[in-house]
Amino acid sequence: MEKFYITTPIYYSNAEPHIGHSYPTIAADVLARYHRLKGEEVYFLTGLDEHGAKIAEAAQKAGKELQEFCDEIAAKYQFVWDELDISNDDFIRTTSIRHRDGVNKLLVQLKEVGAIYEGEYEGYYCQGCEAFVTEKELVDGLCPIHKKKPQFIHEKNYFFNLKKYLPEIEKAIDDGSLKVIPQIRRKEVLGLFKQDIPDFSISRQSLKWGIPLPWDQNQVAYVWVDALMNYVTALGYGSAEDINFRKFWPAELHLVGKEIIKFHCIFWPAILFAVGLPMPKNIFAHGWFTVDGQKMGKSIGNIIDPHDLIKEFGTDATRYLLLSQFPFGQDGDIKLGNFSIQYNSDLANGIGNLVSRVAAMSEKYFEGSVPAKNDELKLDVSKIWQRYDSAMESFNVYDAISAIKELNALADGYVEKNKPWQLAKSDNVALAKVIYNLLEVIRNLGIMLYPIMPDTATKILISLGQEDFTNYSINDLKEWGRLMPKTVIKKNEALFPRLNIN
RNA sequence: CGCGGGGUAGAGCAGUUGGCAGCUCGGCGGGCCCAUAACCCGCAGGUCGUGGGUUCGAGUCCCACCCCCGCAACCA
Repeated sequence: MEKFYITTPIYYSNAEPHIGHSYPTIAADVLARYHRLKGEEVYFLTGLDEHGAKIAEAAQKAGKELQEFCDEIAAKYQFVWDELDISNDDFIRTTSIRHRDGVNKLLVQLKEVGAIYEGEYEGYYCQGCEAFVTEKELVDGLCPIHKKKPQFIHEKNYFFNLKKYLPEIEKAIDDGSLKVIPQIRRKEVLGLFKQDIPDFSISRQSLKWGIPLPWDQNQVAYVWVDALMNYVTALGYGSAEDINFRKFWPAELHLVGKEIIKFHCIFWPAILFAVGLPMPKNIFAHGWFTVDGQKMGKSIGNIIDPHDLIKEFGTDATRYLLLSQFPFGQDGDIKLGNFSIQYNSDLANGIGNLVSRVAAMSEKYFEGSVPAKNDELKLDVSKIWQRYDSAMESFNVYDAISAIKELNALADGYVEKNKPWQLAKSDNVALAKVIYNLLEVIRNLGIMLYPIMPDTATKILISLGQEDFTNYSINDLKEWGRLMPKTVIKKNEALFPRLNIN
């Protein structure tokens, strides 16, 4: 059986989740559901990075114990994923025992293969921050947060011999055995190799909140090293129960934000390569939102909370609206005012209305019983399936949505062209043909919709008497003519009630 | 010379190897009446940031310039 291991970025748990986290998680969920529908064995991982100086700071600011602070954030994440109907198979936290064990194992291995050497880290250290600040961060030679003069200190550190592995990583990206997507990001990463990429420090002496190095308890692992390893520790790497690791590694896809490609496309593959593990197959960097032209951030106060969207539009529509704003992999602007407009045009007037009009006609003309089979739209629909599948295979959720819109438009156009309400008065055979084709389109639409809007899709398919659809693979489901004559159609409540916009 | 992204219709975006400027929403006009005042058709609206250049032909290639936005502080 085909395997599909997909991961979201490991989110930094220094604050509550917002739509910046929801976006890639929903996208990953769509891909995971699509691959499950294909009949593949899927492992979908998301999780939290809970170590490092910034989290220590955030906890202190909140007046909480570190672990307590992390527990609360983690609960909030899990709550949101639940609300968004995210079908993750696992939720890894870097403060968990299983993660710590896996990290220990990997660190020891890195040491054994000679990828780690002892060195000295020097820099400006701020007592207030309990962390190093870079020279650039200093304002008039003072720490910008604590307004104190940092000390220039040296500390013992362990370094990862990155330079030794760089040529292999560059080669892998260059020859496509490690695909970096989209193209723009690939070029960016390849560009990095032309600059100087220094070895990086894998430990911190001055920090307490982290995983102690197995061979030197005075040091904790650098937060990024610890965090990246989640992708294998979640599979049980290094433990006795590593069946998932053996089954699912290497990952088919690491979905990441564009700001962390260096860690994922260079550091992480190098670590894996050093200990002889295969590199992930694909790394996809998604773009960032601006909200009404401005970057989303606390100081601007324009952070969008997924709860607010869910409350206003519902779970499925929220998933749809976030993914349909701009092509996956690019940056794009979100105008909140447009969400309700788009909800009405795509969902209420589009999908919801189509399903409703076709169901109503079936009831009115055929007492809700599916008429005889016909193939008139078979070819058109199969072409749209090709576009849909190839979009999903290249992780392009946005294009898959476009294919769905096309199918919607095809059906609406078909209704106008054939005018069933006129055929009802004159030609019952032609009417039966039209209604059968429309019902089949709706059924296909339901299947295509399922990864994106699982609840809505299920409602549509149940109304067509297809409640058992999850028992079949997508290749069977998209076959034209599965809807059997005489099946009873039940009209739904409005799937997406129209919003009144002032 | 820090690195990178971008400037195409009122808004948000596509434009593959240079070959008649597209999509969605919104606006306007018409049609239809099965449907969630939904649907379908048509129209208007762009000197493709500016100035040069290459070419039979440039949004697309080259050069220069202007403007916006990210990366260093909150932050995916």
